[in-house]
Amino acid sequence: MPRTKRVPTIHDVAAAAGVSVTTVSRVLNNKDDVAPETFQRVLDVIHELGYASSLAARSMRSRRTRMIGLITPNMDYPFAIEVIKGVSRAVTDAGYDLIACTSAYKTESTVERWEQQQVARLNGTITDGLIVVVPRAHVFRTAFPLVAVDPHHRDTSYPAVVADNYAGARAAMEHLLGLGHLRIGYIGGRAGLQSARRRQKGYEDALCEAELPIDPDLIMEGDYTYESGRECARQLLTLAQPPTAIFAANDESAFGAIDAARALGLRIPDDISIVGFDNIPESASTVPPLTTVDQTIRVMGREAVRILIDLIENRPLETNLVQVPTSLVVRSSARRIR
Amino acid sequence: MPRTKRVPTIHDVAAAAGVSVTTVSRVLNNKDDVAPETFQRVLDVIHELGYASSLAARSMRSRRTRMIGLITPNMDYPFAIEVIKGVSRAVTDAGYDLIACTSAYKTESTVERWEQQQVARLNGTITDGLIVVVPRAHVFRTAFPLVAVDPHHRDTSYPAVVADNYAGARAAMEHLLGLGHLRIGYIGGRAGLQSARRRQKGYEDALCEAELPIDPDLIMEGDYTYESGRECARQLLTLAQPPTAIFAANDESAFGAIDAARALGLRIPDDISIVGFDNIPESASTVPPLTTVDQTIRVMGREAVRILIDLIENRPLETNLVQVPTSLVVRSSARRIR
DNA sequence: CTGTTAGCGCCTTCAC
DNA sequence: GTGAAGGCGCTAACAG
Repeated sequence: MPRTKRVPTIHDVAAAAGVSVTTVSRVLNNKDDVAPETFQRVLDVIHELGYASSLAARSMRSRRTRMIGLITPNMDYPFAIEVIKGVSRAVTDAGYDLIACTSAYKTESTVERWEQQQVARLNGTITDGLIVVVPRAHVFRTAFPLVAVDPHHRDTSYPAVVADNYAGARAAMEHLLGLGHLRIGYIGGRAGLQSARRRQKGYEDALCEAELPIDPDLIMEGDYTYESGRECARQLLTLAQPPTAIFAANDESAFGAIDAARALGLRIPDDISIVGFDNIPESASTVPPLTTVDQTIRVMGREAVRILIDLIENRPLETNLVQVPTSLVVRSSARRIR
Repeated sequence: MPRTKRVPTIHDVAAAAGVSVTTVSRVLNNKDDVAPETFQRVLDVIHELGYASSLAARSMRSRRTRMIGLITPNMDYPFAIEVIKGVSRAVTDAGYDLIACTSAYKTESTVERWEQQQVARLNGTITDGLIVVVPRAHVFRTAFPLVAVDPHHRDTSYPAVVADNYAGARAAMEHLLGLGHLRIGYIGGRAGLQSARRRQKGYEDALCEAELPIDPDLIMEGDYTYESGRECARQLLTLAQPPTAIFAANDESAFGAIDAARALGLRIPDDISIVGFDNIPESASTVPPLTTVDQTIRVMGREAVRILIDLIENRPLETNLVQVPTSLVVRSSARRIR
């Protein structure tokens, strides 16, 4: 790349068109009080120079930028990707621009501060509103619209979009119970996590309703990772009385559980049934394809955008918590007990 | 959201810490000429207020932002998503921040101008360098580093990362030829597209080398979409002498071709073999799983970042065009001819 | 209809 | 070691 060419500013355009910067600004913002002829001349110069107003400078002065920001600690994991897909489409459909941000320089212990910093950096200057994916913080200090997707906590000061975790877990359990399973293991997420708690409640209530005991030995606390899924499953399957089915509270840990079962020489679903939660794209292509709960992550992204734009455009919010319905996707990782 | 709280500025921090904004700025940028005690006090206030310097304001003044931008017309299609995954990881590993941007307001006829505008908007202010995904333009007017992933054209003024399209197509064809197919249909992308041209060349050269004729009836120009794949396949399969195999130049059109074959009552791979190109995640979970050419899109993203950072940090570039190798992934959509 | 003026929040000289 | 002043590129009053 030649690094010589200076990128043209509004001054260059003004000079070339023989008008003041104000006039150029008016053209840029489609104000109607410019003579058609002047308007066209400025437009021509803009095209000729390949000029576009600097996002930074523009953001500093104008209250509205028509940009929506998305913050995620990482764009390399399935949940975030699915949210981004949904958000991307909804944002452009609404005529806004999207800027999705990640950054380095954060550790497990500093995420909350990192989240707040990202919010402060963007909101009110670059973006008109923000979507935060799986935020840890209860509260964000910002004067501008902000919506969360699947926050860690339940009582947040900001509006949030979540899956109907409870109903999804119930559906998964009813599927397993319907297949005749009586001893069903559970691999959860960290207890601090709202989604994990709701899913576990679904697990327990389903057992209660079926008048089955809740056996603490069958309930493992993992952390939604592949590794924790594998380790928890290993423990469950080596119990004196192992379960005949496992409900893992997310797909990644279900994959780990599948791995652990295999390592113990168990066939899936013949020897052990496994059901997940999330329906990430990968779950369709594992062997066997995973029966799981679809939480339509894209829809969550779309809903977040809808709420955010309502907020930005000052329309009243009907609710602070949108629950997106879940549905069971039956594939081949669970079968009727022999 | 309470929309009352103003987001704190450097002035608020300065006031609260009892120093000047200059001092706060020095702390923010880790300059060493601040008394340790002052430094700490300012830091404390920053945390307490949840302050972070506005990206817009900072971008306007400082030359380096440690942000890398990515521009794509859309984040809701598999190729872009895969690039983003690779880029995201590489960028954070390198200690930079990533901002990925899309916007509405562009049509088929205005993409080139749109691309240029995005570049002008970001580069040199918000971002230190830019990655453009599948750019149409030959040239970008920018004084700052820019790298393309899979550009439309071959001779670009900017460095680019591409897959080894030719070798990939050859591999796909040699697979089909090895399975005994003699009449192989081809569904390409638009002729203006560099990747489409290279893949078609691979198709033709493979036939030549096998001393098979190149039958124009068997060569269809599509546009890499599902619909065009379906339509092209329909035409191929209703030929007087239909092919026994189809090589589609990308996975999406291969999916369309599968659809068309089914609609005609053909079984895959028993009646017709189909091979794709891309190896997007979906291709593993179609029925049957698609035999395709893996162009390791993530690696392309990673390479783009590597080059870009070299450029940003003024290291010399060894080459202007990085070719990422491709490899055939054999699944179940192609079989030996009966 | 158009231009002049005054900042937005920050970083960079240059004083002290 | 610290602060005051100026300006980055742009938009929003206010004049004319």
